Amino acid sequence: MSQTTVSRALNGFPEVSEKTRQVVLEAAAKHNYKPNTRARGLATGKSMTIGHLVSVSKEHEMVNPIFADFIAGASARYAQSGYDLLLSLVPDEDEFSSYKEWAARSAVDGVVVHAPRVDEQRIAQLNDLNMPFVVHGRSSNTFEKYNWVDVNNERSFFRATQLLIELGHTTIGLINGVTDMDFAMRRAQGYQRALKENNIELADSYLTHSEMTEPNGYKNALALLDFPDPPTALVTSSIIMANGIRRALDERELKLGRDVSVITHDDDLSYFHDVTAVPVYTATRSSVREAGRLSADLLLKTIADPGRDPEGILLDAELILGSSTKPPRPR
Amino acid sequence: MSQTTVSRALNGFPEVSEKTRQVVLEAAAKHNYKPNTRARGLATGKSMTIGHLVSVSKEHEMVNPIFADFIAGASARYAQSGYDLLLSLVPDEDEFSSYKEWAARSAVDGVVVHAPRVDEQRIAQLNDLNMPFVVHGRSSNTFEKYNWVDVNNERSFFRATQLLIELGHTTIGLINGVTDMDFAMRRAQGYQRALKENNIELADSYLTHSEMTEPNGYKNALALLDFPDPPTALVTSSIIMANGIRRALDERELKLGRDVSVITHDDDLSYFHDVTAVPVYTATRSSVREAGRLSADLLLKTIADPGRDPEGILLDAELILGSSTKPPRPR
DNA sequence: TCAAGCTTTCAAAGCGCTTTGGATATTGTT
DNA sequence: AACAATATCCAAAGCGCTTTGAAAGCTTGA
Repeated sequence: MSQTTVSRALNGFPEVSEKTRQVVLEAAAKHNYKPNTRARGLATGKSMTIGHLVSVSKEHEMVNPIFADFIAGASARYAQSGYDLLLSLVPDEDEFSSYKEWAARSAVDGVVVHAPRVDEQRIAQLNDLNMPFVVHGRSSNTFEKYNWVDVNNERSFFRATQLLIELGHTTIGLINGVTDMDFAMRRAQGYQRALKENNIELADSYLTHSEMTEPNGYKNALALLDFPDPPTALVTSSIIMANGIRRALDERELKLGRDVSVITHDDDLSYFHDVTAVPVYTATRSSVREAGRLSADLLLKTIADPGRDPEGILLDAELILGSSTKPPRPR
Repeated sequence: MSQTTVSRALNGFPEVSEKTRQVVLEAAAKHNYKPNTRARGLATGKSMTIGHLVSVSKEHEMVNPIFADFIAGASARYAQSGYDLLLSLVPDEDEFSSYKEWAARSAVDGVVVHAPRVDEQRIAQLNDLNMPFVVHGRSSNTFEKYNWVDVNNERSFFRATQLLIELGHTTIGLINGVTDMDFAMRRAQGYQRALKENNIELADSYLTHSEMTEPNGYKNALALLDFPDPPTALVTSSIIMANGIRRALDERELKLGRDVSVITHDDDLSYFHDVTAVPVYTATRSSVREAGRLSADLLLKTIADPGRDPEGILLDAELILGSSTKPPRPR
């Protein structure tokens, strides 16, 4: 039987009879035959590979913990469509040269951009390279069209802050991610809008920016708690930081919820996923795994139809009531 | 200039003059030329790609949080040697068929096996496939030769338990990972040996096994604390679980260190990496990122020299004194 | 000046597929 | 029974590299 027939049978072309196709499929299964990835790629001009470039902050060697769950969501979709996932963790200054190299080697058919900044150059650069991509998040100072999947950070942090205000809190801190991250900026905006709309004036120092590690959550919470007028409630951008906050409260002999209310953003990470009736933390929750799935879908669609108009998908984080928020304690 | 010369110049063959090489290199840089990955792979028969297969427990959809840091370590090494990293997250029952598919498609030159079980079939299977691999961890019931990088789990948990005993604790719980994981079994052995050598008898119920999530840490700690004879000290396999333990203590109005001592295994995850003078937790610490680096090195060596004898690298976790361990409180 | 021995370059084959264009087998129609 | 139309299969080219084997260019010594 000729190579042609086999190839057609395997790839589902109509010009091969159902009978021969069955014969071919059986033989392939029997010998565990799978077309060689690279030969097929060479012939078709496609790599059937999606690239994920995760930047590791040079300073702190920090890997964003959400990326594992995001990729878990995306990976499942890729597998369904026969795509592989190429992963590279690079120091942030090398991000673009890595994309360029992938393009030059035509190693990938599309890429996912993680953790976009307020000013994000990669978007224009990728558009220039004519490389299909989707951004997990958005970039406020970018006005080109691009595919993105994001949660409504501004609105959810507005709501979180608003909830605390309605409970009676007036001194509210925000323990946020680093300033140049787009999501962090939007969250700060939501927090500030809620304060403003309720005529609450607070010094800027109630808003802290740092990488979202447990020790930073601890450190920043401790600093705020030691203010002459300490916050009675905290909003934070990550459940990892919330754990640090808990430790800080512990150290000051304060009880979470009773003495200090906390609302955290919850990416629904698998190793923090709680199934008990009342959630531990009141939280703005949005599954990052689901975001991964949606990003993958969007990217695959764009690759399949390159003329497609870029699309934005805005997920709304739910505000989930848990046991970490109560009215402020009378002094 | 002929293709041959360019190829040789780029790949550092000696039969091209230094002058021509410079010309070629400059031209390549100018046009941002990089050899097409797949064409090169087809010609050489190598994929220059390492596969990582991370299994996602079907039951809990849980992604092991340590894998991000492990891969961060490995990825840097791969990049240095010009290798790409292919990542796939699959339900655990599909693990082997994925390896087989990679082999059939010759998509990868080698693979890393994550989270080996006490009875681990993948090792024999990969040996049969003649696929270079290294295991992050070991498998106790496997007697074939294979490359591995592991920490001395038995010894470090022995030492941790021993330390608690020396402080005066006699009722010590172990909040461990799931039973069939090899590392969990070894840790349990170390814990049990310490008890035994000190003639301490404890019911099996002081040893809990579950996936290493924060809620499980909480739940298991709570269960132990509610025993008629509750433990005065806990050892745990993960800093994520340690956070859950802290929450459980919180809820029972107990103070970490003072009321209940805790020693955790600390993989030195980047988002828990603490730099303060006195560590929060007394811990058996071993950098999983370093393990990633070493695994990558070992794998690349094996690929370069397939006749190489399999090697095992045993890392010794340090026992770091922190503030979570004190003598038991008199009742 | 010429042959011998190096160094440098090149044309062509081949890696394992897909795809094109053409050949052959089968069926239906008159 | 002969022919057209259709269904099925196949040989060969080509994807972008590396590698082999051979040719051309250069240097040296007699």
